[in-house]
Amino acid sequence: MSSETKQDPVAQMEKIVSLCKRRGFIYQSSEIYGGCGGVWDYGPLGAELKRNLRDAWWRAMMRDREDILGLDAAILMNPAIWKASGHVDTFADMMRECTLTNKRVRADHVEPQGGTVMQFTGAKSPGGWHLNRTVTVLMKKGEHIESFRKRVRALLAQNAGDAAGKPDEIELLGEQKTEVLEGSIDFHPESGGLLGEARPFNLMLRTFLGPTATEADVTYLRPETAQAIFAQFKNVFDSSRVKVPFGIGQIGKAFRNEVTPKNFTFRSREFEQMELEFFIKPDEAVEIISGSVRAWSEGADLGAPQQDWGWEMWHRYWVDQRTKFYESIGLGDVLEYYWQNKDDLAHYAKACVDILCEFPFGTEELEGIAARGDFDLSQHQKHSGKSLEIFDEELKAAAAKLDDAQKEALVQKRLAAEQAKTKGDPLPEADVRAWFDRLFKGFYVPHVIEPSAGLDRMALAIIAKAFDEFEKADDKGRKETITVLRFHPRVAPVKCGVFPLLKNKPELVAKAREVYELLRPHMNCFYDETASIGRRYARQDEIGTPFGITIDFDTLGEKGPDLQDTVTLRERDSGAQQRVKIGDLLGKLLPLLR
RNA sequence: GCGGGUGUAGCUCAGUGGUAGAGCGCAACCUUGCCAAGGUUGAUGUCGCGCGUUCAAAUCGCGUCACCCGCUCCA
Repeated sequence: MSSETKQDPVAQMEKIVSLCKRRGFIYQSSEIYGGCGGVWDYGPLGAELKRNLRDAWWRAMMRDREDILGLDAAILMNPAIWKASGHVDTFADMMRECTLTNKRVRADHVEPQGGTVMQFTGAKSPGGWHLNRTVTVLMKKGEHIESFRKRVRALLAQNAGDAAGKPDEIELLGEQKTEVLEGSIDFHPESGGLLGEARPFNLMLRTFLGPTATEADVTYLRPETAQAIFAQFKNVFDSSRVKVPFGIGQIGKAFRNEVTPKNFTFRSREFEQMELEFFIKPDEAVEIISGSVRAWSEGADLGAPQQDWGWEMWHRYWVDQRTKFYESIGLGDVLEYYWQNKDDLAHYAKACVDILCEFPFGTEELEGIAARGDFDLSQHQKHSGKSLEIFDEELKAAAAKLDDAQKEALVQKRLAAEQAKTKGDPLPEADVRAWFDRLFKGFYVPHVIEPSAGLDRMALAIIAKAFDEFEKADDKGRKETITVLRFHPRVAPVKCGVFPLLKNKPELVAKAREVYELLRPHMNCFYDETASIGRRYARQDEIGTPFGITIDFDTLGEKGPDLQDTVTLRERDSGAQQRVKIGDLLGKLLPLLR
């Protein structure tokens, strides 16, 4: 977005949504049937854009490195996986809703409270707004009746939006005291409104696997792609001759029954993730092999991984790598970082960084990079009963050189760390010693760094960043709004437009088709011979095509042999034109698209 | 799920009970010419969907669906 287009975020998003539909980037799912909540379809250009992003990720993570392997796992899995991962529990809380404010609380998180139960048969305001249902609210102990009424009016006004008008003008109807309660868990802790029945809010999409549809056949569409990587970790390790540290990456669909899908494709119920699980040695193993673990300090060199890196350096390394990736697709200058503090973190997580991006509706998360220790693999080891330890030859050899005092020092260091933990219970000493026994023999469950990115969010970020709109006056001084998508050439859905200057001259058309056929095997091109040349440029600008090629009479040799077989190459953002020999086109364009 | 708002041509919108509209876009043709150019011609709608009120509904009522904004999720 350029500065001149910054304005009302809702209007800005509406323009983007409208352009996406009009030009075939993104459509509402099932539109002819009235749509389908929280689900979106990608049209021809959207499909190309997503493919380019997927390819860029796959290339940066797999092709350009030697230490990461790909996986393409099924969306359906054994439901036991979701018990082990914690999704069945954390995604299925019982929730209760406040009947006054409609705020939701976890049913098991309501503190008992006492007070006087007050009922109103309804409410109305001078503006014509009225509420026709009974509202039950707890007047807390010591709360003055007038300040209580004022509070109820304010809450009603807040919930009704603009329609109810000013809180002071709301008239509460049919006030009645019903009873005095102690230790009730049926009222919202803040508003005091009566809570509705407890209902399960299951964020996972349930389905049935197999021809019968009984409870025994229930499974889920995966809520994230990561768990398949953990579940297949041992297979990949055993079949690929890799050593820790190494990673497994995967791109695929995931599904969540979002309570509030919103912001266009940003929060959808069906979405695509690009996840990497990068497995590293536990810090203790690094210390045994290298003698010490390198500490992170500001400005440390993250260029090339080193043998003495512990989880912290690896975590920083991946934040750096992912930042470089976003820079390479043109999002470098709109990124922000949020380092989760200790209170935000799950008990098993050591650190987590959100990479945020500026959208018209706010700065929101594109990718999370978490250091998750050995939590996931250990959970699957426990639930499946299968060992997910790996054997590390180098570690075994290094450990064999330690004497008993050195080994005991490592154990003591870990025991002290366990005692110092602020979240979760410390691991019992016996378990710590058992873990070190395995470690000294060269066995451990790898730890993991997880960069997890949302593809649909990335596509939306790219579109929102590229969106530019400005006013331009034509010859008659009539103002027109011009829209340009300033995509990085690497991600642009169409790379090049090819145009004969005029379409009623068969020689021009034939030559243009020739150029089109020359480029087409190497890049997504678009041939257009209709309307004026200016309009054709403008159409391509609007879908973000970075280059345009025009075939004119000079190309045919009308002005002599010097210009024969040269074309006009036009660059989208500057509008600059240059004469290029047809034979030089590929050599000139291809490096700009990689 | 709850409240508020919106829904008319591909897009943006006008149309307050009496024959469905505009601008832009789109398509075709003309133009030796490079940034939404000019001219001519043309196509496009169960007025989100359903039920009701009425002689008559895009318009009024009820229901329903989707989207937007708020209730905080974290890809």
